[in-house]
Amino acid sequence: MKDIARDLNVSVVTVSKVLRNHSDISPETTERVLQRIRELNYRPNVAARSLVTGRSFILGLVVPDLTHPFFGEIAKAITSVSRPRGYSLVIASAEDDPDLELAEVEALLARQVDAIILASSQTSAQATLFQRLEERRTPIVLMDRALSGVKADFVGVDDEQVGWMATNHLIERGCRRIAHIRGPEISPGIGRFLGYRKALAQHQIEVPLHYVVKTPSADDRGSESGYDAMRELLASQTPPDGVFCFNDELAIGALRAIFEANLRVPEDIAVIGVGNMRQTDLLRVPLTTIDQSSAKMGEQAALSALKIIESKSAIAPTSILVPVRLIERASTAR
Amino acid sequence: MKDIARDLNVSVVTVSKVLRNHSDISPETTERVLQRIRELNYRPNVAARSLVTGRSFILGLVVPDLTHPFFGEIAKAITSVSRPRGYSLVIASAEDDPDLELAEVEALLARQVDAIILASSQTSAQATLFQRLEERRTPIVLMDRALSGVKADFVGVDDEQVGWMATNHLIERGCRRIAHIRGPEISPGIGRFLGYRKALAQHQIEVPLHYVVKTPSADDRGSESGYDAMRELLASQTPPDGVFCFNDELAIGALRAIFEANLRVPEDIAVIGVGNMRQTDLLRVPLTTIDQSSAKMGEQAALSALKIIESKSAIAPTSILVPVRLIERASTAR
DNA sequence: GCCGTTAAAGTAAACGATAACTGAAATCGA
DNA sequence: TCGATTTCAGTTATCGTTTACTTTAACGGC
Repeated sequence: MKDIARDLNVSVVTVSKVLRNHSDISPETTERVLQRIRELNYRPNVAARSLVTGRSFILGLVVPDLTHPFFGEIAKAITSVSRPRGYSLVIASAEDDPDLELAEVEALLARQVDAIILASSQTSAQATLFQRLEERRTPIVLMDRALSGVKADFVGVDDEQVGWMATNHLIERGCRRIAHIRGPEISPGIGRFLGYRKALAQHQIEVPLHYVVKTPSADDRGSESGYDAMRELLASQTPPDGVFCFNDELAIGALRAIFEANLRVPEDIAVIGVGNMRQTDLLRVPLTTIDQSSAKMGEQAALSALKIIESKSAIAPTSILVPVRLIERASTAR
Repeated sequence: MKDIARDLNVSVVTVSKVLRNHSDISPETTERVLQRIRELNYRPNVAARSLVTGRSFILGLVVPDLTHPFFGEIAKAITSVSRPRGYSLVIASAEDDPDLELAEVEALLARQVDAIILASSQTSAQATLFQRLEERRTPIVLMDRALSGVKADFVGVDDEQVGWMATNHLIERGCRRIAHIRGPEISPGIGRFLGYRKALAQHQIEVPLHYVVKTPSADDRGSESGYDAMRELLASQTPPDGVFCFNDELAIGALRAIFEANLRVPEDIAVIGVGNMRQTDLLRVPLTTIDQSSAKMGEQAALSALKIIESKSAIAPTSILVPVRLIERASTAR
């Protein structure tokens, strides 16, 4: 910047103003400065800018597991919104470990990210974490997994609706003995379970208690969990004729267990998942699923974050729910 | 830092030295400072530190497609190495678009990342890009896809070996009319193709020219491409009895085409892919594939990058090849 | 008892930008 | 024609660290 200013016989402030197209500068000067900037291929030093503005132009994203395409898509969608506005994205993978998650958030705070987008692994809000965020006045947007008792923006889907929609679909397809392979005790798991019960109640369908199976892990080892859960269900006196799985991973495992038992899908048992994972349409029996439009979630999360950053005054936290849609494939086609 | 210094009646420099455990400070003072740091939950301002040291403690990663679990795993592996050493990871998804890739690299440079890890979409080194890197003296590590004529560290697999291994496996399983569904004209695509030819030559197997099929896209729309390519192969006078696909996506598409033609895998046609994608073991016919240990690749890339950053003097670029292994499943079990 | 050495801490400048003022010339309205 | 605006540019201080150098005091050897 100094060089440019010297070359053009102006002050560095003038150059700085041009850079941020401040209104104070005449068109001619602006053009001269821009010209020289181009010639020298000059880029402002982000660190210096950060230091004085107190902003880093970095968004932090903490996800439970980057390997999962769902979160990959979200990350991609976030950058597609934030990059054009000059924000970079720092990603941290928390490996579904609340302690690691806390550490990663701390690291992001030390880096003075302008906002944090968090798909939390925590079952409940960790006090220290949100206290820190409060101190630093760092905006936070919760994604996918809501945290009770946290006043922060949230972007996700209506999980109760998801559960209801899936269960209802099975009922429409004639299933009556509908089981549910549950997800973890975080908001999506709870919401989908509630939706499941609601749909059953609406149709006055009663199912035995053991039709709801808990699983230890829904992501990393999701397919194994689903397999185990389904075996448990198949072992019961009257096996279900329809299974609503918390997500596609579990559903894939469930399918495997069903095939091993020499049962047919969907004739003997219909299966539905959630997430519209890649390749679920290429399975032996393509899987009916509910798509959460992860791209839209990512975009919304980024927009929320930027909105908070750019508004000086505090604004009341909002909750954005993106639409879901059912994708019907062979696993429920009966 | 000022506060701490004032509270303890020392200078900020002393605090700064403690922070970087400089030898100049007595144990007692060190302890007092650390104590106060803990009490105040103080974290150094990264921007200020960057400004004066010229380092950002950020690694940049540019991948062609974050959605692809392969790159998700790599990103995760990189953070697992870099985070403990105080480096954050900024991720950019280039959408397989060379221009976007260039723009993303520029953005990372403006952010003064300490090193860039690049899985390039480019078919050949783009002059301007590497000139920029040269000017800025920003170290770069190439991943997965080597770029000819670029003097930079490289981490990947021996793609010729991959191609050879896959083809050889098909030959061992009794295939003689072996086709290859090619990947793009970048180093992995070329290497695997060469390996394919080498294996055929070694066994004096000749195949018609049209047994090698090019595809427009191997990732995003990989499954469709594989499907189309396989249909083309099936339409020939003497269809192949074995197909080596550039990656698992293509292989999945190929499988679909084969099933649609009412042929059996592996009895009529054996299929092998590369990448060990999640869920390929859950397909109608589980897919034999070659695993590239993406986690190891990511770790190595991070280690290379950190090594270059931390060594003052320039070191000669090295090439690190991580081992591959064949995972045999039903699609070639004959 | 003097001087050189070492240990521990401090001083001042710099990193590269921006923010909040201030100043000078040009323009304008009555 | 004169004061009031407006337009455009410059001055100065500051952001929170680190770096290179300096200071001070204590110590030890001869």
